[in-house]
Amino acid sequence: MGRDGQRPTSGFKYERIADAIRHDMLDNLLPNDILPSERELADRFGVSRMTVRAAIATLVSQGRVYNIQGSGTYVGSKEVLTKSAALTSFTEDMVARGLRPSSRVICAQRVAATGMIAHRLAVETGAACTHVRRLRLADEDPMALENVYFPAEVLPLEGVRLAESLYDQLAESGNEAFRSEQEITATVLDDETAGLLDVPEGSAALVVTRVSSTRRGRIIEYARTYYRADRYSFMTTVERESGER
Amino acid sequence: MGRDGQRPTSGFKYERIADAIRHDMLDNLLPNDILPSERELADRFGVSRMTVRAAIATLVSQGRVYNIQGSGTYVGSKEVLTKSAALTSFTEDMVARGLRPSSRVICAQRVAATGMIAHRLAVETGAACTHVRRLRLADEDPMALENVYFPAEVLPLEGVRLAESLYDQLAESGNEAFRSEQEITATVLDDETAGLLDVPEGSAALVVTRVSSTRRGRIIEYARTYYRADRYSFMTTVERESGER
DNA sequence: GAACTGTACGGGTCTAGACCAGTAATCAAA
DNA sequence: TTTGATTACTGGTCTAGACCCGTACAGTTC
Repeated sequence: MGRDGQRPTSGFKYERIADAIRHDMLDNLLPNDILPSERELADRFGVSRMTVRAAIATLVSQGRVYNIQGSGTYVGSKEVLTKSAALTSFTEDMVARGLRPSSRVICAQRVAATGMIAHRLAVETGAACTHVRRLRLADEDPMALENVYFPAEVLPLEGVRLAESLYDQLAESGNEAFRSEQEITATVLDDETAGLLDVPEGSAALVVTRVSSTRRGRIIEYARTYYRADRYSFMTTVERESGER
Repeated sequence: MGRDGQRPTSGFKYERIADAIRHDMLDNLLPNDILPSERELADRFGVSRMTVRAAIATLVSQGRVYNIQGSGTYVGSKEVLTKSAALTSFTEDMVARGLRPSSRVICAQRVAATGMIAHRLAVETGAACTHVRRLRLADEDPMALENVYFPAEVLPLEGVRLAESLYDQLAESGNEAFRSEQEITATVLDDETAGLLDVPEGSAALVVTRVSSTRRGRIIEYARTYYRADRYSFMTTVERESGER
């Protein structure tokens, strides 16, 4: 995942200040230590208090610090920095683990959307869509079996580089995935799938059904993926809601 | 402020404005419709633009609207309002589904923290902790087998109402769960567990390993739970990170 | 028609103040 | 010793401005 040396930290003051707090303070304090007050930080950095608050807000959203009104801002515990789940592709996931991702295409065709698929993609029954079935590999070992459907306007079959990251190609055509709703359940693999994934028949697998959409809410993908349970697990972070709903 | 058919909507202006936008505008617009500009809303509500932005920020975090710089603020799609996963207890989950949750306690004892448990609870090896093993039922049907460990200072065995929500009892003693990190994987159930869950041997199950902590980062729970895959699935919403990490 | 170029107007950032509301320590009174 | 009030200090909200930068559309040029 994106750790790094330094970047110029794009020009915004609150980003530079967030970085400064991370490097100069958080790295030298223990969890639950208190930070200087917002007013003092504003003074120290020579900016307005609202700018300091914007910087702290980003740190709060990353779980690095937490606020208690009337008391102060405190260093968060290290554990939560293992980090909440962001939307990542299989490709990104594997690279983050230091593995080399690849794909073996099993089939790729233009199909008419049937009931379930049309419903999930929010297109009309019979609408053209692209279906891709791929085995996802990490360092040449099978990790997952993927079944993806796209509306044909979003990703036509022609011109798709099937063995590469489809998310990247979606982004190139202006349909960057922004949000996914996932349903995670488990199953016992049947013969065929177990064979493809190179595990014994009757092994357990995670089944992830995912609907992804762009920032504008356009649905771009419906996918059903079987992950080898011995190789893959999902990390999620959930927080209690603060506001009303 | 003489509103009446409404709830008082705690006193903050930005909360009242968020409510007003929800009820007066979002309910009467379609997804991807554009909202009035921030400057116009500020005018209309007679507040500063920053206050309108605070109101819109809450709506953005709820997925009700989205911003595009240079263009405007738009109504989000209805689907995402099914809502991202918040931290909920088994008890809350079942109630939300209209089922009656209950528990059958299998064992409850004070134990010394061993390596893995001590590590996850961030206590010293040998420290006293409470171990509870319960079968969780919905309308009297087994749904999950739960193994929970608490530091003894957080929840001593004496005085615990084992058949009720342990989260509630944690909250009563000032240790409200705020954040959980979960690892979700799958397994094939062994004889004993399958028997307890009343499913055939060799059935699939979701395995959720969870570490919960308070707002202040104090770890209060380590749990490993087996959910019947035929009855339970996890819904999660993930978004692409906007800022750097 | 296609390609450029202004130019409103949109959200994003920022300021230098103000007051509100919760916390915690101090200190006096019971 | 305990209780309660005072008070200084914290983050939370809010204002009325400012400039920055991206978007989209109208008008012009090729």
